[in-house]
Amino acid sequence: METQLSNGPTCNNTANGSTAINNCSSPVDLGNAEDSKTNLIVNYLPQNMTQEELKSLFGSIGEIESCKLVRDKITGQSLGYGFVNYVDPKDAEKAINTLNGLRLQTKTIKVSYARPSSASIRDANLYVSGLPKTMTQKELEQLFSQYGRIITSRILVDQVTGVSRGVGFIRFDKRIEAEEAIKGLNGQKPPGATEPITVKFANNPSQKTNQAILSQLYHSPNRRYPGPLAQQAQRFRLDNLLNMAYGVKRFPPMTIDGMTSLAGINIPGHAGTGWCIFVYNLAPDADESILWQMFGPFGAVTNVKVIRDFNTNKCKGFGFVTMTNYDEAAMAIASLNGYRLGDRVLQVSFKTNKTHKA
DNA sequence: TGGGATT
Repeated sequence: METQLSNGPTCNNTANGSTAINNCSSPVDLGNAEDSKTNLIVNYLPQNMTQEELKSLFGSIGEIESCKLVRDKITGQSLGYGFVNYVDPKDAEKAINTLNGLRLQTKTIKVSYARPSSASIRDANLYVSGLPKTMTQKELEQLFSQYGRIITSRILVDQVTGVSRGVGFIRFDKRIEAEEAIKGLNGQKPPGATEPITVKFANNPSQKTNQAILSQLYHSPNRRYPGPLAQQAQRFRLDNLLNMAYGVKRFPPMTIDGMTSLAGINIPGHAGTGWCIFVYNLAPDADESILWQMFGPFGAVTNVKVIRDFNTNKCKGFGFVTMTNYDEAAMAIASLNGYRLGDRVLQVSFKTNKTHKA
C-alpha cells in the first residue's frame, strides 16, 4: 500500500485536466412577479460541502425557511449545488449581494434566484465541440443566443496553456430552446470557421458521478483511492474557508453547527455525533489541519482533534476524526490505514473503547 | 470526448 498525499497540505491541483473560462454570469433578475423572491439556487459548491455547512453559511444572512444540498440519489455525493429558501425576500437579496462570487476552496460559488421548478427547464444543457480555438465565451453566447435565453456558458481550456480546447457548454433556460439550437447549429460552421461544430445534449451530471464512484470502488488497485486523495488533498472544511472569506467579504460571525459543540470527543462510541475514527502514529508536530486534509476528501467531517501533551503541547501520536456517514468513514479508513505520512505509517480504524495512554 | 443549474 503506497497511497500518498504527495505534496502534503499545499498540494496544488485542479479537478480534472481542464479548467473553464469564467462561467459566472451575474444573477438574473426575476422578470415575473409570480416567481419566488425568497428561494435561491447556489451553484459551484465545493464537492465536500455539507447541507449543514450550507445552512450555516447562508443562515448568517437571515432566517432560513428551508435549505437543501442536492445529492446523487444513488451515491449520496453532492452534485455541487443546492437551494436556500429564506423567510424574508430581503435576506435572499442580501445573500445574493453578499455571497455571490464568494470563493470557497477552489470554487467560486454562484448565488442567484431559483427559477420555478419545471420539467421545461430540465435537460437544457448542450455540449459543443469542434469550436474554433479562437472563439471566446462571448462569441459562443452570441452564436447560441438566437435560439433562446442562455443561463450559463463555458469554454474549456487547457489547464497548462490556457488555450481553448474547442469544447464548450451552453445551458438554455428551456429544453425546447436547446433542441432548436441543435437543429440550427449542429454540423454548421460558425462565421469565419473552417470546420463544422458538433452540438448535442450534454451528459447528465449524476451519471458521471456514478461512474467516478464505481471507478474508485472497483478499479483502483491495492485499495488505493487516488481520486479523492490526490485531487482533493487541499480541501478544507467550512471553518477554514470562512476564515478566508472574512478577510474579503465581512459578514457577521457565526457558529458552525456541529463543530464548536463537538469538542468532547472522548466519549467512546457516542451515538448521534457520527462515526469516530482513531488515527495513530501521528508526528509530534501534527496538527488538526492534516486531519482535515486527509479525511475531508472522503466526505462530511464534523470534527478533528489532535491529542497533545499538556506541558509540551506536542502531539502524543494520535488523534480523532468524526465523520457523519458510515460509508464515507469506512472508505476513509480503508484508504488511509497504512498510509505513509512522512516517515510514519498511520494506523486508522474506528475508535474502540480502549484507553490510549501516552 | 466533457463541466456540473431545478429540489
